[in-house]
Amino acid sequence: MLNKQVTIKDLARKLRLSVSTVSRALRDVQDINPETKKQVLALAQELNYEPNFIARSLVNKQTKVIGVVLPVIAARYFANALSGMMEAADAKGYHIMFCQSDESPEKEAIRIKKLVSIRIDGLLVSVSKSTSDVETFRKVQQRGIPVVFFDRALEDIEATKVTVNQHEGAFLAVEHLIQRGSTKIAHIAGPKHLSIAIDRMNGYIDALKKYNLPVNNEYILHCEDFQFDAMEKIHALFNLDDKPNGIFAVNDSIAILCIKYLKELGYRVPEDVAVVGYNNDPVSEVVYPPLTTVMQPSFEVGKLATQLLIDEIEQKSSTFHQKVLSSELIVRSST
Amino acid sequence: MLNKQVTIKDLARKLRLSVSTVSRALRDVQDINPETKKQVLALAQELNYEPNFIARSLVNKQTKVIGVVLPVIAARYFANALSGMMEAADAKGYHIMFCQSDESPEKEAIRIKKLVSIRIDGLLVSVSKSTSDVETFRKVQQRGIPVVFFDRALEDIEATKVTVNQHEGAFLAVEHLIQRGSTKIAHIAGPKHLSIAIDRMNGYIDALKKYNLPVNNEYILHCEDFQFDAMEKIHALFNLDDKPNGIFAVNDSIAILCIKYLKELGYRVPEDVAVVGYNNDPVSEVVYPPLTTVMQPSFEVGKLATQLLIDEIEQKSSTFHQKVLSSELIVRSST
DNA sequence: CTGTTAGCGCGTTCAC
DNA sequence: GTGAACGCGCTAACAG
Repeated sequence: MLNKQVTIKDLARKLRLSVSTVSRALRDVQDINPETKKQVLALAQELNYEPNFIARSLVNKQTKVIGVVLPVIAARYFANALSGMMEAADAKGYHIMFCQSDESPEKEAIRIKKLVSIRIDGLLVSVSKSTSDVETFRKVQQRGIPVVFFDRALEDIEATKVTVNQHEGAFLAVEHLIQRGSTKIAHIAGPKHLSIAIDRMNGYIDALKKYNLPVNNEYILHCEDFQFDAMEKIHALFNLDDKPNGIFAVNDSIAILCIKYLKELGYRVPEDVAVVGYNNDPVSEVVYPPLTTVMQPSFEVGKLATQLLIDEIEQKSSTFHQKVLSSELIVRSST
Repeated sequence: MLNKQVTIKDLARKLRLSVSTVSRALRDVQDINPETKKQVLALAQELNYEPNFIARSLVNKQTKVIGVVLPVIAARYFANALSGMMEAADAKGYHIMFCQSDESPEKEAIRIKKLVSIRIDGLLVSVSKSTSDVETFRKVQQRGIPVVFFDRALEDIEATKVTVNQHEGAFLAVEHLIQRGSTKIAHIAGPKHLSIAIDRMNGYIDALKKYNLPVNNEYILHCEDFQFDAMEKIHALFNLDDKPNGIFAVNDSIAILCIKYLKELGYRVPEDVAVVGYNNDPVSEVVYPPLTTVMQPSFEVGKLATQLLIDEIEQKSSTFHQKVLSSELIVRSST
């Protein structure tokens, strides 16, 4: 027994008004008798009238939905970014519809096509690790749909981009190690082709330089895979004659692996070797010792990206912004 | 320079056909000349025609979007469930629009209203911890919108529910402790008002009973809060004269706290005390020793719930299902 | 097999 | 200030 939706037509009939008058009363337009407006609003309330978004979309040619494509929702970072997006979207009467690319450029393109076909008003995207082709996104723009990149952006395309300053976060981490007394600081780095990994490495190098510490290539070890080859790199590091007394790892999992290994070798953390990670994973709090790490403003990234997107949607301004947000160092007992 | 969308009207004009013929050609209806169908399809392809979902929704009175409300997306469990939902929805041509309740019944109700107002075809919901009022959901049903509960369901409402067998998971965990030799097994339990916590406790009790082990009330400690009062419970436990040699914790974080404390006291895990957690958090893999835990089939829960929902949407069948999925014990070095 | 007509719910002219 | 008429893009009913 589904009680069907009441429409403006119903309101009009009961009030002996025309639908257009009711339509006007329901919105913020002038040219309407305040008295009749009050009546309409009252009846709408009473009958529990709800405007039909679908019909409205059809005539206004805007759906009030923003499409989001990100690599994987199970990553804490993206989940938080999405929360920021929902907050910002909600504040302006927009809805979010999101999809995962699973780090596959093909899936990414497919998902975007689907979103476009349901007439999203704008697109937020964090590209997959191996996305390089810009065409998909250009096509979306050519349709008049604004695109904003967040976190991971493409170089060769003009668009608003909201990212996080990886260099700065790494710099802070290493500076902290130096200031607390570490003199020989190693870096377990990420893949050489990943820009965020490179940025973090450069932050590490620049911090060393600033404090006149030597940059020792033996102290920089790249993991091609974040998980499985990290351990051998760590082993290699502690086979060196001149062992480090500080480690900056490209992420928390690797930092934790380091700590585990250091303990096995009988080193004390942080007394003998201090360790800093990156990401502020939930894990970093519960390990022993709790990990000093760098927290990225993922929620804010999502929120800001969405606000900028909505600006573009609504004023059709084609000025693109480049926003780079700062990270925060979370100091815990591992340093 | 936005190239505006091509419509069936455009196709009709170019082909000198009527819009309805084109409309029919584009869909899977009979009563259409295969020849003209081919022509239409060819032109549609060439002009890159895409059906307008909005217009279609307006006349069909169905949007092909499923609303999802869950407590918090940053929890791994729910992120996985959502992935399962997207897979199932995608397979049937539906889209997912999701919201978070942040464990607040008020927000929950608001989000649901919003979703209903944009005319979702069905609703998937995992209620907040303190939701008890059934009215919100009844109203949705009365509108003719099917509701399916997943993971956390309400008792006092008739609807399809897809949940996980907490009792069984706990039973497996405790049985495993017993079989590996633990004779005095304690349980750090969750809040007494939370049904999943109660279920897990009962699983614990029933496993003890099955193996003729005494159920000792001193060995059952309830944490009202999952985080902050866990530590004192653990302390209390090891102030007992008769200390346990096995611990079943209601979740992984608490299990990890246990391990940390046991180590401080000089106990060896698992030799002196074996520990099992619950959830298979990413954390559980990286701690030392890696934690034995119970993995819930969250992805499958989401997928199945969605499939059942779509069935209800499409055949308007009002037979409600109750599905209870099994969990899996992941054995690692903490036992 | 195809075209005509009508209408989904709403917003937007234009007269009045 | 208000109403009638039209259209958004598409589907459904009925003729033919």
